[in-house]
Amino acid sequence: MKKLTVKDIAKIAGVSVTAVSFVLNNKPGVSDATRKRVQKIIDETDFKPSLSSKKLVLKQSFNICLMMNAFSSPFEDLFYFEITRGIINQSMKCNYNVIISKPIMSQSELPDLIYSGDADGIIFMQDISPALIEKAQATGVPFLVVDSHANNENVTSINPDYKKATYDATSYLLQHGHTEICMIASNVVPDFYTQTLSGFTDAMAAHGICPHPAFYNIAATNEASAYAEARKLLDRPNRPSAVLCTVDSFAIGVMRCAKDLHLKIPQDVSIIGIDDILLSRYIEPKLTTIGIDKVGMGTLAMDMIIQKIQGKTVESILLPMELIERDSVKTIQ
Amino acid sequence: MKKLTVKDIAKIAGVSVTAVSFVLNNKPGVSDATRKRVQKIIDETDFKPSLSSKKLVLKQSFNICLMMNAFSSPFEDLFYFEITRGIINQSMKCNYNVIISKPIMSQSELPDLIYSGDADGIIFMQDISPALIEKAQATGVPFLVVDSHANNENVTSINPDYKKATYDATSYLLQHGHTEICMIASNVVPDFYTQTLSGFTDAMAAHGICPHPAFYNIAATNEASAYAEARKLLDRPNRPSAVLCTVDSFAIGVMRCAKDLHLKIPQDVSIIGIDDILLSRYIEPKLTTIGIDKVGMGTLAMDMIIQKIQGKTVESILLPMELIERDSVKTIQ
DNA sequence: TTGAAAGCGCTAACAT
DNA sequence: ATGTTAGCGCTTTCAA
Repeated sequence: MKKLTVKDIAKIAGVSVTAVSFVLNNKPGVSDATRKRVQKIIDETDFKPSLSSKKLVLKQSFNICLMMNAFSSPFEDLFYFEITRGIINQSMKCNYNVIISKPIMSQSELPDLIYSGDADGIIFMQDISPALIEKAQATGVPFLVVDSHANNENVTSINPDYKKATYDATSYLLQHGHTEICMIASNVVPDFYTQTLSGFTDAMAAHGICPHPAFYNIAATNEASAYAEARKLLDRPNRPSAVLCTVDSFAIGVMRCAKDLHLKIPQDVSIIGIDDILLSRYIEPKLTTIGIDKVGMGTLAMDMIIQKIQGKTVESILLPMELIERDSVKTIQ
Repeated sequence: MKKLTVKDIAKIAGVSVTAVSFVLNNKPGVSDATRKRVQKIIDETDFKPSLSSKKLVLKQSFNICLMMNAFSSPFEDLFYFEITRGIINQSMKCNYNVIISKPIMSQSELPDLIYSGDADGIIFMQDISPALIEKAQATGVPFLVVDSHANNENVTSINPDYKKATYDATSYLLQHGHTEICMIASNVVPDFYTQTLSGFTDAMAAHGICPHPAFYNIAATNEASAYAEARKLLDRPNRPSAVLCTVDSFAIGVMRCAKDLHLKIPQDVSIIGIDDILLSRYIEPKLTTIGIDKVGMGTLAMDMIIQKIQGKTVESILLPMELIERDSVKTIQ
C-alpha cells in the first residue's frame, strides 16, 4: 500500500491540504466540524505526516546532536553512559531525536550533520577544546556543554561541583581520623585539576594541615596509570592511611593495586572516590564516593538545550554532589 | 550570512544545479573541467548541502532506529550497552545516524518516527513481542532483532548460541568435578529458557547424570530474585557444590547471597555465569563466565541492516560464545 | 472558514 | 556535457 500524504487525506475528507495541515498541527483556522471530519480520516487511515518534508519547510531537524569526546564515548564510559540515558529518555518526551556523534579529525572539526542543518542543537559531553567551541559558535547552532569541568563565561554548561566534592571527600577522611592523605588527581583537564586540588588543600587547611606536595602532586589519566601511581605510593612502609581519587575509575585502579600488594581495604588503606559510577557499588569493598544524579544531569541537559533552541537565555549551572558512604573508608584512632 | 544552496553554488560557478548535484554526489555526467571548477567553489565556500531536502527527494532518512526494550535494569543495560557501542561506531562509518528509541505504550506500539518515514531500518534489541514483529512487518521497513533469544523463521536475527553456552558451562563444571549442580535460569523469554535448559540437561546426560528437577526448575528474573532463589538453595546443609546462572547478573545476585551466608566463593560454592558483562571481571572473585564479543555483535547488526536496506537477503546468524575462565569455580576431588 | 498556490533545497528525468 | 524543469510532502501566505 502506498504511503498516504496530506493530499490524499485532503481528497478523502473533501477539504484542502491547508485544512489537513491545520488539523495535524492543532492550529486555528478550521471549523470544528471540518476539524472533526479530518481528524476522523486521519485516525481511520492511521496517517502520519512525513517528517522529512516538515523538516524541510520548517528548517528544523528535531535532532539534537550529542557530541562525545573522541576518547570516552557514552558507550565506553559508565559515567557518561548514565548521563546519556537521561538525555535520551528526556528527548523522547520532547519529541526530539538524539544523534550520537563525535568530532572528526582529532576533535577539531564538527561533523557534517551540523553544517547540513541536521541538528537543532548540540550537547557536548566532557571537556571541549576552545577550537571546537569557536566552530560551534560560528555555526549559530545552540549548544551547551555537560561536564566540561570548566567554567567558561561564554559557554552554557552543566557541571558537578567538583571542588566542593573534593572538599567534602577530604573532610570525610579527616573526620575519620586520617591525616596522611594522598590525592590522585586527573590532570587531563586543567580546570578540573585546579578545582580538585583547591578542594583538597582547602579542606586540609581547614583542619590546620598543610600537606606535602608529594602527597597531592600525583596525576593519573585512567585506571591503569592510577594503578601505577598507587604502586609507588603504597609499596613502602610510610604509606598514607587514605587515598582520595578524583575519579572513581582511579579508585578502582588503586584498589586493584592494594589487593596486589596484599593490603586490606579499608583496614590497611582507606580509599574514597568521586563520581559513583555503576561499578563502585559492586566492587569489593564497596567504594565510598561522592556521587551525583547522572540521569538527572542528562534530563536537565535536554531541557536546557530545548530552552536554548526556543531562544530563551539559559544560565550555566553548578550541581551539588553528595557523599555516598560505603565500605572503603575506616575510622582510625 | 545566509545559508548557501545548490542554486547559489551553481550561480557562482556559472553552471546548472544539475552539475552541482552531480559533483556533490560523485556522479558522472559532468566534464572534468566543470567538476573541478564546481568542487573548488564548494570547497571555498565550505558548502554543505541540506540533508532535509536530500532526504525528502530520495525518500531516505539515513536513520536507523535502535529499539531498546528497557532502560531500567542497569545489569541488562550493561550487556546491551556494549552492543550499542558497536552499532554506533559502525553507523558513523556508514554515514547513518542511529536514533535510540523504545516501544511506546507497554511495548506494543512502534514510535511515530517509524511511521513518519524517519527511519530506513530498525534494529530491535532483546526479545520482541509477536505483536511488535507484526507491526514492524506491516510498515515494510527492514528490521532485524539482536539477542531476541528466539529463533523465528520470519525474522532476521543475531543471537548468541545460548544453548551451546549453557552446555559448555555445565561441561566445565562437570570437568571440574562438580556433580551437584544447580541452574538458575531466566524464564522471562520462553525460548531462552528452553535453550538453556536443554543445554544443561544435555551436558549432564552426556556425563550420565540425570539431575533432579528441583536442581534446575529454578527461575529468576533479575539480580534480586536470583538472590532470593540462591538463599533457598544455599542456606541448607546439602547445598549444591556449583551453581550455573544463565545470566551474569543472576550470578552477581548469587554471589552476594553466598557472601551474606558467609560462604566462600569458590571454596564453598562455585559459580559460573553467561554473558560476561562489564561488571563480571570487577566483582570479587572475578566471575568465570561464557562471553561473546558484544561490540562485534553491534557492528554486525549495523552491517546486516544496511544490507537489508539495500534489498539484499540476509540470513539469521547464531554466534558462538566462549568460556572465560576466572576465579569463581574451583576443582573438587 | 476555506482553498489555491508558492515555496523549502535538493535530485533526476528529459531536452538540448 | 549541460541546462531546464518537475517533483518530493509538507507549511503558510494570500485571495476568495
